[in-house]
Amino acid sequence: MIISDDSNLVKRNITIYDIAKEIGISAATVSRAISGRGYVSEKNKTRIFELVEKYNFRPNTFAQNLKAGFTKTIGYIVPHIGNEYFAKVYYEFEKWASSHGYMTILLNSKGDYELESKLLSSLKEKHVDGIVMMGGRIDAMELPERYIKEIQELKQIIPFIACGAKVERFGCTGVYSDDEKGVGQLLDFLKTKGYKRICFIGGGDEYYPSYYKKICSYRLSEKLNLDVSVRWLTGYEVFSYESGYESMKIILKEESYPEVICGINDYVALGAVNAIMEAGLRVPEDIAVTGYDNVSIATMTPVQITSVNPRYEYYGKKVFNSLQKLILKKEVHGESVVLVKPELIVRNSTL
Amino acid sequence: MIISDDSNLVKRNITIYDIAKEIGISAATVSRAISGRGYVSEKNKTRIFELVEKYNFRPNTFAQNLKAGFTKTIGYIVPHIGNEYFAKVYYEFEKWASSHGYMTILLNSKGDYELESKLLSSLKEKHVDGIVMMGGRIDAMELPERYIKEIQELKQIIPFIACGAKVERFGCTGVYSDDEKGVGQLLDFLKTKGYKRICFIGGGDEYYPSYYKKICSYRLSEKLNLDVSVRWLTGYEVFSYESGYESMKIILKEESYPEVICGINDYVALGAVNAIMEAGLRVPEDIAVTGYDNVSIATMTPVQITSVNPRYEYYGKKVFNSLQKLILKKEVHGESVVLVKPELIVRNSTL
DNA sequence: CTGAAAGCGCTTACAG
DNA sequence: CTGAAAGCGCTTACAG
Repeated sequence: MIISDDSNLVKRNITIYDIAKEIGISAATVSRAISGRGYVSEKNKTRIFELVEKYNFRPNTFAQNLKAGFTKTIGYIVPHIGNEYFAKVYYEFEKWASSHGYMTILLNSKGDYELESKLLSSLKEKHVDGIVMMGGRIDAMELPERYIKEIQELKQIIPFIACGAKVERFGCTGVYSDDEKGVGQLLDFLKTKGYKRICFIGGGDEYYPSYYKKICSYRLSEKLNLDVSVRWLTGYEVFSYESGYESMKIILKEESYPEVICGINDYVALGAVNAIMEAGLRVPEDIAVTGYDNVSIATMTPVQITSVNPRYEYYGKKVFNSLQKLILKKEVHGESVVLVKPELIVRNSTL
Repeated sequence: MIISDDSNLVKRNITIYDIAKEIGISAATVSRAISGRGYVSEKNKTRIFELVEKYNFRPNTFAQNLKAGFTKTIGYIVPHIGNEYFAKVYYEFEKWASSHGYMTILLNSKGDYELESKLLSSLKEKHVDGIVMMGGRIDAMELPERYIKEIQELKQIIPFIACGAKVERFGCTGVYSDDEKGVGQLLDFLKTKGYKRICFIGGGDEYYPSYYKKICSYRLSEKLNLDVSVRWLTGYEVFSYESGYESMKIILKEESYPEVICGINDYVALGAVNAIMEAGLRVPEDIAVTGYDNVSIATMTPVQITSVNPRYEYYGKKVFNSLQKLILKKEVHGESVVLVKPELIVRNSTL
């Protein structure tokens, strides 16, 4: 069924003045009634709300913003929202943001720092009340000075939250999953199960998160008396299924292999699982595998993957709360880092 | 290293007036220089741009909007951005939108129609230039009249694009993947390979997209002389991995089973693959499997899944183009439906 | 309880 | 080439 329009033209939006005029009162009174601030006689109130209803009137947020000096809009930059990790944090963030009256502009930087800069400055033009940045330059180990500086300058002007390991170098407030705890939980668990020879795969030293996990696992291995090694594969997109698959194939060709393969994330872990099964070996009986991030594919496999859950709901909430604190205080603190404690989820890819 | 702030307070944003005052000219001239419209002497131009540079000045978009009457902002509602299908279309859409100067507000409705209504009205308040809606009520077979009406009213006021099968009932412009063609390509291919007994799993008649695929496959089966059946499982979240897995288990218990299982999407297909392999059967030798949507997990499995690719890049672009057309024309057409032709991707889950 | 007026930051005919 | 002025739609002291 096709619904025909009254007219084919977009109607001009009606304003507070149109309503005032129709009733024969001032716009100020209408504004007071709608905002709920200030006195309005019951009689006028009902007449006003009748018309609001009739025209389905909504005050123009931009005009309000112009007066109020804030926009109730937040900018959120990720490399690629198709990455489930980013999507899950965003989802939780947005839930809080919109329930608090904020709209979130979601931007994809494709991991391109120049594009990131453009997006950042367009957010500044939009006068968003705050900015969240996850991944992209935040995660890069080596970074031209100007990219760091850009954020240092921006965060003086706009409340800014960076989500990534070691964001202290940007001098801004950070919220991130506590990788040290996550790796710790993982290794503690593996030790309990009697595993000793453990190998991390699928990361790269160019990226802070995987570099940091590596450092943590080395440090912990001494304490726990484990034999931890790290094997990053180059030439592939690290963090990918293929990276895990190919890394595993190489490892399987060697004379002896570790008891546990720890994928830097669940995609990598899944790649490893498939390579192991293809080789005619069993998970976890012959080789155990763990993932990280607890993304949906961790359970969509023949052997469900033990993983570390960042607790997305809490994480997203923390990001929003931290940002809102900056916004409300109208202050830029810029130093505190909030770490979100993850939880280990044991499944049957380990004994 | 911690970078200390000059001041701990957010600086007041400087305006066109501050710049004008510092040089000793009028704000009008500054505006003209920055917008590039109207004449400005070279001398003033350079002085103005020096200060723009110095203060990193960006005009307040909201003030511009208020004058211009548009916001260069688009609202985009999906049930859950963690769903890779939605994320992929959004990603492509956003690419085009932001390269054309539009910011996109991404909202998750969680499939809750009441929340959807709230989000819709908040977008209206924001005076977004256009709205895109994918999934949610758009996909529902049975829908209380008021939910349909709401969209019919909204699209008179704001350019509106609905993405879903059979959106004609909302009387608005639609952009959607051509499921008839997709199912057609799939069945044609299966026939070519000599398959005859085919079963669709993992959908539900409550959802237009799967209902429509069902209708199409029945219609085509007659033409192609195939034996097509449809087995929706209830009690599970349809469209999920579990739904595919459980459906397959039930089918495998029966005395004879089909030659091909067509999952309504790739998650369902993957569930079926795993159930088949668990039963000690081989894919595709014993049973072939196909998916739909060509999501990343289709290739992250031991047996890569033949799937139908909606061609996300083209799809997202089409959505943006259609919306932009509505915005620029300042007209509401509200009837045309653009179908995006998908492509079959053959992998080794079929012969 | 109400209205006139100023102001948020920008743009744009208009007059010079 | 430039500036004064009006206006986008709203809010909010202020005076009544």
